[in-house]
Parts: sequence; C-alpha cells; structure tokens
Amino acid sequence: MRDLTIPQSEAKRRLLDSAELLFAEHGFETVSVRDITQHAKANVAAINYHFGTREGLIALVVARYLTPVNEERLTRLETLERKWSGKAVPVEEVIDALVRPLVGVVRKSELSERLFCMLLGRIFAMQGASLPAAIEEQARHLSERFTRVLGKSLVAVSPEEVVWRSHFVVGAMIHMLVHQDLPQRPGNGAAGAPTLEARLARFIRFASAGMREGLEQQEAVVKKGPQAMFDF
Amino acid sequence: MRDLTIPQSEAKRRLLDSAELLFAEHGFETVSVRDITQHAKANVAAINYHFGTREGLIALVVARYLTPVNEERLTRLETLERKWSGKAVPVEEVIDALVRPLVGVVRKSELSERLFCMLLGRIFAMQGASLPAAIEEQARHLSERFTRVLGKSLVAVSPEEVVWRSHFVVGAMIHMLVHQDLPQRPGNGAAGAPTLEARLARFIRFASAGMREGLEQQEAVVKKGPQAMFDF
DNA sequence: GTCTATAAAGTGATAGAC
DNA sequence: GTCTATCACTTTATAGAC
Repeated sequence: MRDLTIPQSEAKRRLLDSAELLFAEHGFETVSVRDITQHAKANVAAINYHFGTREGLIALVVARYLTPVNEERLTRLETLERKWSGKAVPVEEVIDALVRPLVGVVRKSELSERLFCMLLGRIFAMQGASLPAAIEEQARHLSERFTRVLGKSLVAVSPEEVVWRSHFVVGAMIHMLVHQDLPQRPGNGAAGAPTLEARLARFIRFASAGMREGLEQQEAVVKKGPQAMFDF
Repeated sequence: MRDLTIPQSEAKRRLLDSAELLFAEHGFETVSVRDITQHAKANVAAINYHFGTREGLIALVVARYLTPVNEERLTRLETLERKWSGKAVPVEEVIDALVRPLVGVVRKSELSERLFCMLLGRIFAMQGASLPAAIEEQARHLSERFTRVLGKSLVAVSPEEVVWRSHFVVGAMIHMLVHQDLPQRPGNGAAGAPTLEARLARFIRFASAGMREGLEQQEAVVKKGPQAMFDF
C-alpha cells in the first residue's frame, strides 16, 4: 500500500498536518489558507510556496487519503471475486470490502481515528463535484465495479434498485464518518464513542440488510458469509 | 399546516425565491448576498434592508421549510401512536412518518420538487451545528420522539443499536435529498429521475430493512403494516 | 526557504441621496 | 423602498527583500 507520509521539509509537513486537521474538523470550503498557516505557525505565503495554490493543497490531501482507501477497496473486491469465482458474493462481504479499508489506512496516517474518518467522509461527500477529473474517474470506476458485484449478489433485485440502494448506503456511510459525535441522543449513556471496528460492524449489518430488502427466502442462505468477521 | 408563502413586497419575494433557489443548488455556505441580489435583479443593500443580515435570511429560509415538515412529522407520529395504542408500530410506518411529510410540503412551496428536496436536505445536514437554538431544540425533541417509538417497534434491538441505525437512516435520507441526479451510474438507463413518491417508497423499504436487521422471525409479523401504501 | 508588503478581488453591512 | 457609494474586513496569490 502507498505510504501516506510525505516528509520533505519540516514546515511543509506541519502545514499538511494543520490542513488535514482543519479540513477534517470544519470542512474544505470553510477553512482558509490563513487558518492553516496560522495553525501551523507558518507565514501566510507558505502554502502558495509549498503547494502552489489552495486548490493544489486540497487535491494533494484528497489524493493522499482517498487513493490508498480506493486501492484497498479494489483489492478486496477482486479478492472476493476470486474467492467466490463467479458465484454471488454475500452482500455482507461486499459492503465489508467497501468500508473496512478505512481501518487499515487509518493506522498509516498521522491523524487520530476520529479526524481521519471525518476527513475521508468529507472527501467522499465531494465526489461528483469539485474533485480533480482523474480522481472522479477513479471513483466512478470503483463504483461501477461494486455495483456490478452487488448486482450479482442480489439477482432478485432489479439493477435499478441496486443502484438506488447503493446510493443510500453511500449516504449513510458518509454521514457516519463525518458525524462521529452526534449520537448522544436519548437513552444513550456511556455509548458515546465505540471503536471504529464496532461502528463499521454495525454499519455493515445495517447496510447489508437494506440492500437485501425483500429477499426473506434467500436471506438464510446468502447472508451467512463471514459472519464471524463482524460479529463480536 | 403553516402557509409557506410570505407575500409582502414584490422585491422581498423575489429575493426569497432567489435565495432559496441558490441555497438549494449550491448550499448555504457558498452563496453570497451579492449572488442573491444579482439573481433577483435587486441591489446589493436589499437583503440587509429586508432581512437584516445574511444570517437572518438563512434563519428565515430554514424555519420556513423545516418547521412545516417537522410539524407534519410529529402529527403523523402521534397519529401512529394513537392508531397502534401503545403497541409496537411497524417500522415501515415510522419511517414513513419521517419522510412522507416532504411530499405534502413540497406542494405548498414555490420551488420545484427537485430544488425543494435539495434545500431540505441541506437544512437537515446543518442540524447539530449553526442552526438557531430554537430550531435545534425542535429537532432534538422530534428525534427523541422518533427514537422512542422506534425502540418500541424493535424491542429485540438494543436501544443503543436503534440510535445508531437511526443515525444511518438520517444520513441516507440527507444524501438522497441533496443528490438527486447522481445515480446516473452503469446499467442505469432512463431511470434518471423517478418521482419523489417512488424514491421515498424505495427509501422506506431500504431504511426499514436496515432498522430491522437480525429480526428474521419477527419480520413476517411486524413488517406487514401498510404495505400497500408504498408498494407500487 | 522564509518573510513582509501588497495587489486584486470578494465579503457583509451601512450611510445617505433620491 | 430603492439605489449608489463606500467602509472595514477577508480572501487568495505574488513580488521582492532577506
């Protein structure tokens, strides 16, 4: 997997760290280059010197975090296709390949797990607008692959329905990633911040059930994939 | 239900129309008062004259669209509680009460269905940050009510799990509302823009299945609520 | 590489003429 | 109510000294 660190000069690293932290916390649109240079204790011109433009910095941050995740997603999806050699892959395993790469890549980053997830969620939310064409193409390709595999997993669901349900899954995923703290709702005591793995396991079960809606008969058959992987 | 129109002066109406349209299309953060006055063919000072500040305009737009939806949601939820008089309400009906008020309120607005949904999605996405305290409180109360009813609908699911799944549902809903055009993916031919009702029906089925995950036994019993309402 | 100074344009808001 | 002119500030970006 690609290395997430780009050492180079010390100041450049500090700028990148500050940028990632601020982008994760407040979103790409609202953070100015002055916010970043100030947080990194650098001078105002530093960002333009090291990254050319503000957009260049954003493109770098996006590529640095999105690319490894998407590569790992593709690897896992291809592994699944080999493992099931043409047969339907259980939905749980496909969704797992979609979200589990997060835990692998988060370890390689300098960010805390919480900030890493927020940053990636915000990056996912930018897809379809304002992202470099190359990255958009990468994402589009990945989306097609996943949709095609999911179509096989859910032969009884119309292709159109699969696309819509995938759309819902992506929305739920982005929301889960960006809003880490929100579920401090009613009967929710100490359950503030479970581990990323626990949240992903919850998400996989939820999303898979949603994708599989209406297939009561097949459920008992197709559902039991690597259940032990997420059940704990 | 509250009337969505605030006639007053002609210019003020035009400003409000332009603001809603631009906010819906590009989001609240990126639209400037100059964008709005220019689109409304008014002069730069018009917004400050009619609405005090930019924030005042946003608060007005938010309240104008969010309040009727939330009121209708609460009404429907209470109707359900009466209808099932203390017993578990089928999940489908709860999710229906959450999203179906959209179609009622959209008819009263001047916006197209597409823009109305995008605007409301962006408003929902602002919850938990940067919204007037009174509106936040309104939303918090509504969220508690829905979570409590859903807890009864899903007695076999832990309260903590219900909160998380509701979180996923909200994320999927927001994404569906804001991104109306996206699902132009692979095997997706003429299925570009189905009606709002069709999309909501899809969403209700998906979200309900996700909420109900792991309850294969009860499904056959609890699931069949007003199936005819969304199946078409 | 780092800094200051500054350019050029955009922001929300307001005073005051009409 | 509407408009122009303008204030005070922020934005990204750059030129040029050190």
